[in-house]
Amino acid sequence: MSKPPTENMARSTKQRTAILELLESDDAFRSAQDLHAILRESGSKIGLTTVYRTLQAFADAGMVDVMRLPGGDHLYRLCGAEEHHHHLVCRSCGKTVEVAGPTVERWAGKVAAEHGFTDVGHTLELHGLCASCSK
Amino acid sequence: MSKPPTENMARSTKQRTAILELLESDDAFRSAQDLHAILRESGSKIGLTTVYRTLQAFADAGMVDVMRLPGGDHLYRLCGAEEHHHHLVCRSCGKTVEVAGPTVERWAGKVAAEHGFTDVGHTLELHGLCASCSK
DNA sequence: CCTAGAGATGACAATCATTGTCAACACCTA
DNA sequence: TAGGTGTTGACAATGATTGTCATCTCTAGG
Ligand SMILES: [Zn+2]
Ligand SMILES: [Zn+2]
Ligand SMILES: [Zn+2]
Ligand SMILES: [Zn+2]
Repeated sequence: MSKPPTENMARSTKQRTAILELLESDDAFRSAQDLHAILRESGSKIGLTTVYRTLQAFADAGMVDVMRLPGGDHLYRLCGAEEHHHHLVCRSCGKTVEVAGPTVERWAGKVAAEHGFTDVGHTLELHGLCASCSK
Repeated sequence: MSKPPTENMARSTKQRTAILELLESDDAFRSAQDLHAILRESGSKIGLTTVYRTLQAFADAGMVDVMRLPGGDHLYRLCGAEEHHHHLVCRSCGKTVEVAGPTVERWAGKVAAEHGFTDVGHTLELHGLCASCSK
């Protein structure tokens, strides 16, 4: 069902390593363009296209979480848990907490069944102000 | 808090009437481009820009629901209820059911509080196959 | 340690939904 | 009915993402 982590990622390259290390050092969701800019500033000659492709590959492999801004842009973040989960994101500083939603999962299933729907999936994001940004 | 339904909509024009009637006759979510194409096919000379602007105005006024496709496109649908609700959409035929999620709202508030977050909002969509499309 | 060739890269062009512009137009009220 | 103001629509501009393709580089073999 889930793809092997290395599908479409046959080789290990310095570009992929750089992106991965950058992701590991960052807690918040970042756009491909942001990551590209950061890498260039630190001396890398990596291309924007490569950043896009690599992040997509990481996402396909389940290595990163993807979320979409209201504007439609893709944001990426290193994903620890392999299990299904959702995100509580600070809209000010980007701090993100991964949360499981058993209650929601159950509710979703019930609602779907009540209306005769099958094969139901869902998208869910929480966004607010974290403790420090609240002050 | 919520804006008056007519803000940014001072006048009544045949274009707005046409769009509204089209929305009233359709149960599923449609894109601005789809609606524009339909209107043109039925003889209207309405411009694409106008369709975009009008749908946005309707959305701002809370007259229509907006949802985003995975690809990022905006879809619009006439919205009956003024209250907060979510959607259960058939990914095959587009049939849509509006559902309230008191359970989810409560859960969201609790999770947010546990992590010290304030001013928390959320996005939630359910998508599956409706009864007829399931067969 | 070499080498071949599949994979990967990056500069650049192309896509495409959406937004910006602005002159011409059409509501609505006085 | 006339005017000014909100609206419209053709067209250009935007901007993130994707497509292209010649060049480069891993890495498995030899
Ligand atoms: Zn914060
Ligand atoms: Zn879930
Ligand atoms: Zn259906
Ligand atoms: Zn809700």
